[in-house]
Amino acid sequence: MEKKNLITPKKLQGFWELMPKEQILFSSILNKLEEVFKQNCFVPLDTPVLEYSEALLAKSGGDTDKEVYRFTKGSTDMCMRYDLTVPLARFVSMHKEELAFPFKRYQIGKVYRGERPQKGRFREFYQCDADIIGNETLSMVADAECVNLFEKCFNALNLDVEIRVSNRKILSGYIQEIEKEDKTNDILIVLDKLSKIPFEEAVNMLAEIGLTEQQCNNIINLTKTTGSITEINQNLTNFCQNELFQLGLSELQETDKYLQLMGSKAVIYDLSIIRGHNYYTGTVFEAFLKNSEVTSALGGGGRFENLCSYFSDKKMPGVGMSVGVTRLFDLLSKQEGYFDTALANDIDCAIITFDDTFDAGLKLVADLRKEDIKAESFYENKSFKSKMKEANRRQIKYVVIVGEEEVATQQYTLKDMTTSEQEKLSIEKIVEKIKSDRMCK
RNA sequence: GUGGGUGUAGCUCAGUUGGUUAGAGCGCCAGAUUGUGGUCCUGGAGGUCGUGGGUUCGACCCCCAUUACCCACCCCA
Repeated sequence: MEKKNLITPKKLQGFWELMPKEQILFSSILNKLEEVFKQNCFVPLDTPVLEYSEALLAKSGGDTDKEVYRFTKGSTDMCMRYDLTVPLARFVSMHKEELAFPFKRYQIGKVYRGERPQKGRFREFYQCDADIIGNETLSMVADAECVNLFEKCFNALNLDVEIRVSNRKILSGYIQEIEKEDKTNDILIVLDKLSKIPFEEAVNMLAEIGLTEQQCNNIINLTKTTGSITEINQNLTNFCQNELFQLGLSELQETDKYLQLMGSKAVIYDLSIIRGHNYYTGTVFEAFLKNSEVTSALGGGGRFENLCSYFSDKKMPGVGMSVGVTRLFDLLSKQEGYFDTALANDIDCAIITFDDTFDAGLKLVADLRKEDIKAESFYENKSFKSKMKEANRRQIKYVVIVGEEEVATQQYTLKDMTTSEQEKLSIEKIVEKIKSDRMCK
């Protein structure tokens, strides 16, 4: 025989694929989130993975360019989307005459970034976004609604989280007060890193930007402000009289008022929350798991006043949230026992037949499936024993044995593989039993 | 793009200062005669030690290169 040149099967690094059992769990997470979005009156949107480069790269200063997958086909210059927000801006700008505002949409989709993969970071990953876009104006209620929705997402997944909320206007206001507003972004980037880098290094970086020692200390102390809205007020009302600073403070209060009405319970205020994207202009928030080794943020969001400025002269403020489900799943699945794998079972019962009862078995599978039972027959020609083994290997709870006697009496042997108990039952009883079992879960 | 680490069986990893047929656990397959799986017992298959070169009588082990992956930084979810 000729020697074949076999290709070694390899997966691109940073791209993700799950084994079926894991995929079932992952899909169920997506479904739960989608359910939350729908319950809160958000409508679905599914934009293309590819966009014109000019549309996608419009706002990026240059740094994002490198991380974006970009290519041409013929004369078309296109990019794979690196988030769901810019495509949303494009969509809203295109259809602003037809949409009803505030426009509340959710989108669950894969996004792509050509960066080096590492722990919790991928080149292809899912984002679950929900945003509210206003026409000219957008009430602070929308901010509260997004924070509240964010909290509901984690509740739906039974995750105990803390939503840390801030408002960028507070820090920006202080920066304005010390007349460094042209350096606002540089300063915010340093402050955003505070938790990761040594204090001295942060001070040095701020000094380099041009802050005095006193200013460094003040602004670092400012980011350490955390607690309930009352505590924040007590500490900050007299901190700085800058107009923007005070506006941020009152926006935070307003947000809190609405959050109370909406029944939020997991919110805590924390001025160290800044978020990396510089398009955020007001409210910003992030979620952190409580009592967990996972310390990185599981998503976040915030207010952006000028979402569509590259596509339209019209002012279209927005506020949105995003759950990093891929990272979430990746981190959680590494924690022992977090997922109950039994819930991932894809088959309710296996039908095991013999040569002369094979046809009757197939018929039984059809009847059970009609009754919404996930029945599967093992139709490969193997021994009875190996079929039992297969059922066991796949962790199928019930096995229905279909032999000559069963076919003749219409009473099938139902075996519970977890207890080894078996009894002869009619189809109706089998359906009943499996369904009642399902309810217990 | 910068820095560090690791490549040995399907998976997780041992492999002693370089010495003959490279090991374990898990998984997989097969056994207690043809309608009963898991546990236990017994047996079996499966590795050009990432790749290429060098040093040596001799290399999984030492040196160089290369490649893949992982981790950290940058940036971000």
